Amino acid sequence: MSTIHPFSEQLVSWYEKNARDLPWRQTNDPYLIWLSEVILQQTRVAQGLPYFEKFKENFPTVFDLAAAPENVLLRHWQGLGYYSRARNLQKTAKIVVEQFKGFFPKSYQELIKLPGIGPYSAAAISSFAFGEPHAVVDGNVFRILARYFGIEVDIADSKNRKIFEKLANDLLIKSQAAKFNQSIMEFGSLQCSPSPNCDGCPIKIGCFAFLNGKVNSLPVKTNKVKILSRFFNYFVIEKNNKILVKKRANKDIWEGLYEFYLIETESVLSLQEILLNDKKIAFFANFTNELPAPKPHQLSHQKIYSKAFHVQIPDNFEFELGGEYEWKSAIELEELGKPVLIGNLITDNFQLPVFNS
DNA sequence: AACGCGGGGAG
DNA sequence: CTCCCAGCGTT
Repeated sequence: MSTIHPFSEQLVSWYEKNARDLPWRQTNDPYLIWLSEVILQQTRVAQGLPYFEKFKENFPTVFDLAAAPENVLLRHWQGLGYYSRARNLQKTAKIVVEQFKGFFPKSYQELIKLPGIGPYSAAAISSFAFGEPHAVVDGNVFRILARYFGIEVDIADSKNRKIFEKLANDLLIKSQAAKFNQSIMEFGSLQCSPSPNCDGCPIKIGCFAFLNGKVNSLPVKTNKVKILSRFFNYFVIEKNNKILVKKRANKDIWEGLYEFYLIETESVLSLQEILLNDKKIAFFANFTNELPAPKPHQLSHQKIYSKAFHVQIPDNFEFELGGEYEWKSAIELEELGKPVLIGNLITDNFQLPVFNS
């Protein structure tokens, strides 16, 4: 069964006339393909593009990436979100260097074993870099196939993924796997977007959703994300022109990124209330000034309400928290990967002496 | 199978 | 506001 479905033919034809000129389409280097695919996971092209250029510039080869300190990688990743991608990026870079002598494995089955490479990325890399016939299934593909072929199952239910994978692989033009995969994703991005441009669509005449007035109800996706509210009280503790920071631990947001001394509470509290249960810095209440409160920070599944305080400890006072806390100068702080919330907090309060030194 | 994980752009 | 983006790893 190697006949080409009209859908596939028209899609590729559309792509050849409408494709954007994106940098990762100008190379067959599996390293750059891989880098771009990881950057683009759950990330819009416009947001990922500058990061791709920056990583390509700073880490031209997989050897450069494998050799970089994790903190440097997280600093470059700052602002892109889903920071486990940056940590897995380096795990895979090291595996490729140490186990494969710097050459990426070529097969889907080998690629998917690497950290940070799942079904989508394995299909993308194996087809784009090596021409292997594996159809990508991402958000675009779910949307296009659900609409065009009238698949009304819940795409949020993982058991339905195989329905789309089967169909996508049946539609795949095996001799042009890379171009077909690029075509379907570009079509989803530019034509069959969440809010689609059906007027200018070249394949609407065959589209189930268009013909049945279901463009706005397909794909079916249940949404059950509940937003957790959290209350972060940050203390920018300064002494001897240095700031106290701590690396965030496992199994919470922003793992591996740096932040200031944090007291998390169950609700919005006053400074006095916050310090009531604190054993370490309550003594310095008289040296503490409240900073303008940062805007609530919205994550996909948490909303962070925060307050910020500046604690100016006199140079001759004894004060050490030890352990996981580190004193950093403004320059050292700049070089650490930080959540956007912390970056904004610094920028918004740039008048602090330590940040001007 | 369900959940946790960022940040931002578009409507 | 809501939706969702070139998804993946953990439990």
